[in-house]
Amino acid sequence: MSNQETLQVQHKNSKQRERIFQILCSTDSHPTADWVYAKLKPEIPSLSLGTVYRNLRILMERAKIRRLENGSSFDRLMPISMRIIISFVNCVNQVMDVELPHNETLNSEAARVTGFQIDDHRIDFTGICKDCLSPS
Amino acid sequence: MSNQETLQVQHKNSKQRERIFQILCSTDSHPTADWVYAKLKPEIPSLSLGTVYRNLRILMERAKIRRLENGSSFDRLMPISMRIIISFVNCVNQVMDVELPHNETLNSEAARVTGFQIDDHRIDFTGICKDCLSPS
DNA sequence: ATAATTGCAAAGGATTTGCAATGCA
DNA sequence: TGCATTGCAAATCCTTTGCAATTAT
Repeated sequence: MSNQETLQVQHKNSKQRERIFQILCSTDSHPTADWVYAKLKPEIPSLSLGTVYRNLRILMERAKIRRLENGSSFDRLMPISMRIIISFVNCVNQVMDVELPHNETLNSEAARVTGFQIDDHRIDFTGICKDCLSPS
Repeated sequence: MSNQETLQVQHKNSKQRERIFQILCSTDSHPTADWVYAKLKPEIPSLSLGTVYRNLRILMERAKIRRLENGSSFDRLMPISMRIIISFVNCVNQVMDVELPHNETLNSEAARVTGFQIDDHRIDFTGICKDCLSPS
């Protein structure tokens, strides 16, 4: 009936989860959980923040989205399909994507040095943005 | 008397802050705030966790230490002088340094693409460690 | 009917902060 | 003495969770 190893959980459709995922796919701003909640609240007035977090977790478990801890106090989210955007520049008041070509060499280098099987990487740059360099 | 731009704060010696910094310098395990607290508590029984956090913040402001958000719920800390160790492999149950030679090319690439002044970067690898690949 | 999902509110964990007491300069 | 620093506890912030009601299959 049920798998010996992993208890199979049946998935049910949920409007909330579906819309949360769609919203994450519709932006490349890597929004926070709270932003997703605020965005969806007018459309689904009954929506609660707990539901958003619960569904984000489910979407992560099902490998639909990725969560980034980027130094601010909020985690940021993006669909798993956004593969190229895995790099950031962090300035005091700006976070920006860096679209560098994916560098597979880094992965094999790290694999060699550590003995790990390396799946992916993410590069966080720190620096100063144009606005901070020359304030208007 | 005081600077127009930034109010000059005078630094006073504090045994607590001094020891916190020394402890961070004495290990390359990038410990958490709580670990630092536990390490120091026997030596300074009056020490409180709030003081640890306050001093970590001060040490960061004074560019003595760096804080890493590495995906776990704890931030991890290291002295600013540890420059080469800016890369990690994250597995489910292990965090490991990756001692890759510093790659300045990445910085200039990112600077070119973004227009930011790039100061530094950090690479987070994700993968599977040896223990997880072949459990004993 | 069964079990996943929801909303709500309360709990959780890491970090910050207000305040009176302490200690360095 | 003046003001940074401390310890304590309460507060804060983001996130998770327990539970009864709802909803999808």
